[in-house]
Amino acid sequence: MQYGRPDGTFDIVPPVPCGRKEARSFVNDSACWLHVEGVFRSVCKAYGFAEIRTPIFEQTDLFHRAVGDGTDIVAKETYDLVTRGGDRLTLRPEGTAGAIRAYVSERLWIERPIAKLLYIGPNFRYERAQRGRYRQHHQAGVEVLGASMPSIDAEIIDLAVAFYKALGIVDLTVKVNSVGTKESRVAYVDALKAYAEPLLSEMSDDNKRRFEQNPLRMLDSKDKRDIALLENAPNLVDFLDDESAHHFEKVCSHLTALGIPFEVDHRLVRGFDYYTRTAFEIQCKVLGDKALGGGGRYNQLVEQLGGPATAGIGFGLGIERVLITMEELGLPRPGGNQLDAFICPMGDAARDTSVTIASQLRQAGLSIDVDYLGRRLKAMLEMADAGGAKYAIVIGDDEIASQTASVRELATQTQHTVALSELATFVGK
RNA sequence: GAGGGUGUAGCUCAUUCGGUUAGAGCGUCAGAUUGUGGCUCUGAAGGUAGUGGGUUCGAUCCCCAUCAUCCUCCCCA
Repeated sequence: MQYGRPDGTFDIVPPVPCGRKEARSFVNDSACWLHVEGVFRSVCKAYGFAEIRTPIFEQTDLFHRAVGDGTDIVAKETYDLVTRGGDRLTLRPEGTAGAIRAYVSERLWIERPIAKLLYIGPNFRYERAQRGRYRQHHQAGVEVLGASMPSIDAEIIDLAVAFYKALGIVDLTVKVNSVGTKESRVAYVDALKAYAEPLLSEMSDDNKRRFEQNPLRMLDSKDKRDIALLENAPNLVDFLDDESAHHFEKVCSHLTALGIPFEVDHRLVRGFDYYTRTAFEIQCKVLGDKALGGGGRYNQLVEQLGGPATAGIGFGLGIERVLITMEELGLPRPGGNQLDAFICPMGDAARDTSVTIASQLRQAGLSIDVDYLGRRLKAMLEMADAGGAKYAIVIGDDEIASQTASVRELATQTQHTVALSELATFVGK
């Protein structure tokens, strides 16, 4: 019996050896993941963020509270479980709720007035899998807790753009909007419904349903008739309270000052209920209308989850979508581990000796692999090459007798006889 | 949750209007070269044609089911 992967999951495995024609997709290549995660951490470090790690499951109620009961994600897309003890837990469907829960649990505001957190990890949503949409997907994100200045909103978007640029993804569209406060959103939804109601009979079935369930989503419809009918619909920004409107203006002017091209998208609404004021999304053509990442401000969430009134803003991105985008754009594949040397023992005596030699070189901090198959030298050299080794170290009876090794530099095909005692120095230089 | 496409070797794909023994390229392994790689040549291994059922003298091909996978919509990273 063989077992397949669960629906909507995938394996991340080592990259194929160098020099092979075929290569697996970036999403399945662990070297690609390490690269993206590494770049994310280093960009975040430049912006003063520190890493937080939280459980991949939380109490079910947390997500209902934070993300919103009415959202599809919580209403029907979570992985829920009941423990043997009767606790109701949910695999996290997004990153923010857990991070904020931890912020409150650990009382992080006591240590410093502003917390700048980054996280990387898996999220789970029970939905139909598609390219760029998985049941276990991975997000990297940041949260800033404790301040509400619009410059922070701009800085977060700047960080996001810097991250994509560091990976070589440059053809970005940054969309920003303000969803105001809960109160202004209620007023807007009323106005939107008043506008849409007389047109409803001409709209798609999906939009008729959205009209009842989630009116803001009507604006996202892909149906051409709906788009035309809603062209003159009222805009969210016109319903903003003065402070939110001012905040939004400042965010936009900061972005301009930072040289980040963006467009104001009055129709941008995000999937979670907790957003207030700034909402943004970053897209790349090759992903179509799927977002590369997005985020926004949530000035009530910390309080809602039992903490002190604390302003917050976050950004999250799907790592799979980043990898797909990099591959689509034809960006160079991030390299895997490169060996410093590959040891090619000839004969039993050399195989025994090479165990010790390999260990000594590794303790000297070098990356070393050895042939375990006892094949011909030609095959071993091919292995060395495939492993990306800089040197092949050939050891046979002659070398053992003279306490030396034949060290071949693979790129230049030059070879030196090196005393075993000098081997680490020679290979490491 | 709704609709559609595709399942043949590790990978990319042929083939057969239903007919004996299902092929190729790439990759793998071996040899030419008993200790010197990327090129070349020779050879080998690798398949219950996703699985189960049906129609048929005969099914990889036609039909049904099932599973897997991909795409679109819903929703969303």
